[in-house]
Amino acid sequence: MKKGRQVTMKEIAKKLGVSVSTVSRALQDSPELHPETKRKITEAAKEMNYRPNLLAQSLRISRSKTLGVIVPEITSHFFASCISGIQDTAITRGYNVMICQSNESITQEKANIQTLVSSQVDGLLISLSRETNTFEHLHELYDREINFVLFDRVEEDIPVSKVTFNDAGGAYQVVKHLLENGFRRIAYVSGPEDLYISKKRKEGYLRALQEYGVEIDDQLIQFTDLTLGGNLQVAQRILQMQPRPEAVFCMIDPVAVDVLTEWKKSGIRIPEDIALAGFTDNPTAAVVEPPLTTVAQPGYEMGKLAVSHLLDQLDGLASEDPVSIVLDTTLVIRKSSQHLPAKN
Amino acid sequence: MKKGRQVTMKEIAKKLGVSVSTVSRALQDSPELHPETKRKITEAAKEMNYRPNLLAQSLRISRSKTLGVIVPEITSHFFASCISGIQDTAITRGYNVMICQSNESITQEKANIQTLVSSQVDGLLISLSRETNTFEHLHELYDREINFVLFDRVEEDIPVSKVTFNDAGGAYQVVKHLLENGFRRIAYVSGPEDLYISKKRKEGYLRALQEYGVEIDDQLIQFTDLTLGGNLQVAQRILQMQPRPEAVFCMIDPVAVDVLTEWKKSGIRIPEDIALAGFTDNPTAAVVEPPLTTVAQPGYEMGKLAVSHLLDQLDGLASEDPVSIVLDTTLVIRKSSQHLPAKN
DNA sequence: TTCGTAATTGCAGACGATTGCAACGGATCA
DNA sequence: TGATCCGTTGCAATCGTCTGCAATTACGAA
Repeated sequence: MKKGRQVTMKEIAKKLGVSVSTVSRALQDSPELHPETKRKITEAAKEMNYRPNLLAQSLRISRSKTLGVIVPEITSHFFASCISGIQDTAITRGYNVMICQSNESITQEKANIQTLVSSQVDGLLISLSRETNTFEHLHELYDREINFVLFDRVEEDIPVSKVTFNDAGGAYQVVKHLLENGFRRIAYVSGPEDLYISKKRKEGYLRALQEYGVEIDDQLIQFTDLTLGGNLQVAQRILQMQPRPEAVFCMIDPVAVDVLTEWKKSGIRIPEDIALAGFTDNPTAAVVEPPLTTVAQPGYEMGKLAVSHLLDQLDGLASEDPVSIVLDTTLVIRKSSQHLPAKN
Repeated sequence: MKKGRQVTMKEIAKKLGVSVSTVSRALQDSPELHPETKRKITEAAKEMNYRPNLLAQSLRISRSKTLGVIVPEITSHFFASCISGIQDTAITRGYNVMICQSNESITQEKANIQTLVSSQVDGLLISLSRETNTFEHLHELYDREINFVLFDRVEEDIPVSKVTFNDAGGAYQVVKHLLENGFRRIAYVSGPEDLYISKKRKEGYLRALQEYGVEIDDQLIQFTDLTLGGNLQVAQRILQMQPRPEAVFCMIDPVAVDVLTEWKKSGIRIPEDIALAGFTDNPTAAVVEPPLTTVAQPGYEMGKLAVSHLLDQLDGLASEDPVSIVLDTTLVIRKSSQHLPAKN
């Protein structure tokens, strides 16, 4: 190593007394070069440990071979799984990934978009923050003809491809399961009302109830701001309801886990006194006592699919028209929702 | 938008009939420009939604303002926390982050390094894979004078800065806690022997025993390959030991959770029949039944510290000499380790 | 011997932004 | 009137890589 960091073509060229363009062609295995020259150059390149400068290449071809990802928070197991799927797939297709987290803030989300666009990513994968209820920043991306795909937390009115779970279907599955187990008075603990998943899962909840001829009781739909405090309040509120619900379906597992913990402190037995179910199948769901019935949504698969679609678009393998990919969820039945003695 | 993606200085220059260099100077608020010209240019830039091309800037100044991060797996809550800390800190200091996962494979780890170096990252933050037991690739990085910092899973013989937890200290804390609770026959469930943390935590385990005058029994040190199957085998092996250990300290929480689940299936009561403790303070540790005593290691803080140190190095704020930062862990006492009736 | 042709290689310009230096015009001063 | 200086702007080179085209060489054919 002389001084700087990386060996460049210029240095190889100087050492061998050829021009830079010859070096470039040799390293690309161009057929119009003399085999002997090519050999010498590739040998010298290996010996000098030459690595192409991706920055320069990107600048030249106006493609960075890098994708940007924005998720609400990396530490959520679900989003971490998505990222993992994105990463693995992107790498095998020759793309790098820059990851940002919005920390559930729309301001941060906008800033992340700016950064990634300035960094010349070839495309973006975005899952919206909880705060995001205006969408100009996405429309602007669209107007600037920047490729992006929305996943999980999407906004339906943007004409781009989206990958989501069948949230309504998943909620329907789990509520139907509760109904089949004989529960009738079933509460739904929702997150903030304008969240995409709050709405979708409520749809499924309502559909299942209707199908079973159970009358909708608005009092049975409770809201939490998804903080620990909010979750505990809801837990207490439900206990005090008259008559008390027989089963509760929480919009996401963390809420269910908080509720479960709080109830256990109050001496409530699950599922004997109240049955409980969640959504997401977080790792915690399997290990709480009793294990939590929930709806599994494979994040890794979602990430894979979202990035595959984006790359197909970029590489011209997919049609320009936006598509909406909907992934199926899987009902995971555990003890927390079983009428005892259990049917199976 | 005409055709391409981004507005460039050239387009602003053409529109206003000035040269590109003038545009450049205007956007840098250079004092040697006519105020009126400057105004016109900044106005046009805003109107045309100009964003500097970071790729071009990076190429010019030979600094990408991007860092590379390599972790064994993103979906681990601990590493996700590290990444979160790294990300947040890097952004506030004007750096972007590219994240890769080695999936615990040394081959992948080497490939990640290559990719990131080719991408001209200004520095690297690396946590080694489980498989990594040779270190030429790190020595090569060092020889090429590429800045990097190791964190959590480190190799001590590389002369670069490292950020670790006081693993031996944490293990000492928890084993001492078990000893104070009256347990004497304490087993240690270790991961593969050549892992850094396996060794360090064993050190702490042994030190605590010695301090309390408890004789070391090699049979009490059991190994798992950290797979579910391996963990369950160890769980059974411990139950069959004669005499049976009174308490078990598992190297990481996931092992402890698997062991706990398996024991509960066998009708073993925790902590009445055997006490149990883990290490890491994963989210699952708090919600299992009984809640798991463990050692908390703040990943977010570790990420923050590691990246701060790397950036200080890059910006010339830190000395060139490698330092070793050791973070303290916190003992988290929960029910799984309490002698009943509990002292407190 | 001369011309044509193919095989090799180099030159120069481009990607987008930055910057030292030169150039230009106008104004001031002698 | 001429010299000088300052304010303002443009030219050209640079970062590392790629590529269309031109240039060079050698070789065989006529």
